[in-house]
Amino acid sequence: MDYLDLKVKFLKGFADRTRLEILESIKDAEKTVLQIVSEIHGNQSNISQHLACLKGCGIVTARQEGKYIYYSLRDEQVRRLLTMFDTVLGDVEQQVASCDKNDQCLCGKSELKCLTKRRIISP
Amino acid sequence: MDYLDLKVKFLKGFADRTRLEILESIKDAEKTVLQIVSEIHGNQSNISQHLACLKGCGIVTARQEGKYIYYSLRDEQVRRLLTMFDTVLGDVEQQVASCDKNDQCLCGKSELKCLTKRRIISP
DNA sequence: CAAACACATTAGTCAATACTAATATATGAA
DNA sequence: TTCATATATTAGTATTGACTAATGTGTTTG
Repeated sequence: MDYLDLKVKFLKGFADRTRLEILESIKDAEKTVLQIVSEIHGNQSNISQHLACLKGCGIVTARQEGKYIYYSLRDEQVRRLLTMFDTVLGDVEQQVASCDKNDQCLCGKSELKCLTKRRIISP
Repeated sequence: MDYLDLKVKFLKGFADRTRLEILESIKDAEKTVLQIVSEIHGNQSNISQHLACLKGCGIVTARQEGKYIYYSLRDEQVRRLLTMFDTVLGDVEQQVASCDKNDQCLCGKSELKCLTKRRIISP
């Protein structure tokens, strides 16, 4: 696994709604799995899997205390990165939101492909 | 599409090897599609699709000049973000690289699931 | 206008990934 | 030791996303 693969892996760690919700939830204080589960919608198995992912990507760390496992952001760098996402998004928001003709790749593709298809069927 | 969806979309824009290669390629100077295609491995269609994605995610911008279209990073913020990825990765590199037991989700899952399955079949 | 070039789009396929449900593991308490 | 609680893991399924090949669009040039 070369550096680029690593970078992709790290970035994919952030690129999911559930994981962003988890990060939001533990941004200011460490939480146990069940605390996270109850704060955001999720089911325990699903959240647990996402936490494993986040940990594997180096985004969060886990600390065991008795039967509880507390998850928190890995470090200040990660926190700063999360903050920076919001900063940059402020700029980009308009443009990204109005991107409603992108198909292919992830940029809202499937949702829009649906629309497209519907339009084809009944124009 | 709410703010979180937007954020996910934006971040997914970065979370792909080919797109990172494209970004690397245009980091310091705008390039045409064919220039990018020849610099990195890719085929024209594929690169074109990734460029559409990057544009739709607000990561790059395009400027037409005659029959050429020049792509470049959207702005300084995006450039700074790219730089920051590398900074943070420096810290995380060791941990992410050694994450070789994560299955599920994206963290290198499939590759490793293979290993796991092979191990199960012939231990 | 026709040919050549630069790029975008479409359709189809395959691989990657998120989710659910069920089960396993580990820890603390009765 | 047994039960309950907290979390992890597995397996299976459905969705999403990347890639290729073919075709379409727009722009310049002869």
